Amino acid sequence: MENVEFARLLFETADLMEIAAEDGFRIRSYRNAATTVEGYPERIEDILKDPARSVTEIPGIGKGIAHVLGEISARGSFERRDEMLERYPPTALELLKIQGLGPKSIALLIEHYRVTTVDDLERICQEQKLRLLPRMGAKLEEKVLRSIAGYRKRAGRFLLDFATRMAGELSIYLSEGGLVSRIEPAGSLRRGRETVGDLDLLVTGGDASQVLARFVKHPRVGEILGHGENKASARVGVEGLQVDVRALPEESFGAALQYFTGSKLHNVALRTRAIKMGYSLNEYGLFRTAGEQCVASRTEEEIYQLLGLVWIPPELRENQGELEAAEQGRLPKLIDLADMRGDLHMHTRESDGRATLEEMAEAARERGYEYIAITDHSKSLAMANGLDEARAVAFAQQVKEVNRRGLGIRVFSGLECDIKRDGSMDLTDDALAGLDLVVASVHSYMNMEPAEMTDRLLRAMECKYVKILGHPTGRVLMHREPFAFDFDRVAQEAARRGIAMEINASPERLDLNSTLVRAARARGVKFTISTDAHHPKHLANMRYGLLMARRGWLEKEDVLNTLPADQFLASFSR
DNA sequence: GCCGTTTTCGGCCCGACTGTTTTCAGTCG
Repeated sequence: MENVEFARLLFETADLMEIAAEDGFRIRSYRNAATTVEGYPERIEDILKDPARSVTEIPGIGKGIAHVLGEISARGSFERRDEMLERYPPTALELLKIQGLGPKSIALLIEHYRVTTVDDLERICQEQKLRLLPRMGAKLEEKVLRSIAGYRKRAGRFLLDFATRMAGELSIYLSEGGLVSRIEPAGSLRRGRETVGDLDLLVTGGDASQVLARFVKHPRVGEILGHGENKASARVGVEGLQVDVRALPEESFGAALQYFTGSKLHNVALRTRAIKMGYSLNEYGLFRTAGEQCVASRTEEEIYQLLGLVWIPPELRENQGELEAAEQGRLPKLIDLADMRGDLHMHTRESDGRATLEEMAEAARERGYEYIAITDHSKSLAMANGLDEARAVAFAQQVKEVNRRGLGIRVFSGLECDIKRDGSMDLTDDALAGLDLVVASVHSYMNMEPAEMTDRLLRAMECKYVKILGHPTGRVLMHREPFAFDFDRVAQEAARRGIAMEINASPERLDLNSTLVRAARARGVKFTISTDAHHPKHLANMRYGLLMARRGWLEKEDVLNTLPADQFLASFSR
């Protein structure tokens, strides 16, 4: 069993314990242990099997959780979880995802109305029965119905990093059989969309039936939705991601890759173009209409070329002007991961990160960066142990000393400073003045009226120490909508003042999205791409931020943290 | 349930909003 599985069972049980109103500190211990296990570099399973070792050597895991982990390893569950599942069905966990309802309300709903599914909940609200419960009213009913609509809209999609990992795992598994010469994920994953509905894996170079047979035997394959000669489809993992594996002959691999990468709109436009030029295009190749002769199919490049286009990077294939640009030879030279010289948004134990400044710096150095900025939270974020003025000043001093010692990487002293409700900064100018880099972000009062939120962000940019607007729309994928404000006005003001907009590379955020990146760029905005890492391993998420930038047509010149350190700092002098 | 330079018991983060109340529980970040 993998660490993420151990973690999932612990998280799930903690949620159920919360509904059961168990001791809050105990619940926290479960969550704490789950987080640790999830990110632990060694396999828990291996440690459990080693008689010379004990999982209690891991901080946050004591005798109790050690016993639980042993039980999970032995039989896939544990006593307290079984107890909880006897009291509450697993579907009750879904109710926690409805904003506005917490564990207490859910416990009441189960007790009074036997509500166990989101459908049940919706009915209770529509029948105006929620308001009959203590401390609940008509407004809550409305809010819950709105939340349910949002929840439904998101259902069935998966975060990009999850789908990427799944694609990687399955690709390795299928290659190990020695049955294939090439595996490529297609679809929205290849285009770098921030969420993915299902996963298309194209394989070639072997006996198709053997490859498909190996796929459906994968230990994490659940329900098999179809298994034919050239395609097998199944739900994989407890999450139930639908994966389609298509086996293809080598000679039509390029055509299939083009076809299954999409997007649908890009393909329609491309096929229309083909028809006008006397061709027809499908997943098997590009054909001369007269005579049905196949003229290109092996690679994407030759297909685009015969259609009078240079090859179009998958990230641009959204029918947003890329065909015209390709025809006129003015596709952007997209920014690449190798262009990145630094990461400018990350946290340490000083606030809510999980590693020290030195550990983060070391991990960044290993990634080949020239510089980083440490940007812990400011005091308003009390739950994250945010820095007040005195700590911010002391921290800047600490960074100076660290740089003097030399870590093989330059460290900028920074802060992710909260933008307060009125648009003022959480810390005084005096404290901010001593820092190299201030990222200003909104973490509270996210449901303001659009005009009010716009004013708030405009005022935040009046602070002369603010250099970057962090995760500008505040969205959390599949959880929270971006907050409403006049993006165009804010982007114009950012451009005018020389304040960069962040592309937050955290897979849960990916904020800005590609549409807003393009809109902001059109206004003359410069960008930074940063991971918002809370752990050294999160630095690897830079690739997802790059995908957003590429989908937003950005080139190296648009992104400030591609510059050498001194030029980077100079780019902010205003 | 975990932890310990306050060390085997007793503390563990907490402020603020919302909608419901008539002084506050539940939710959120």
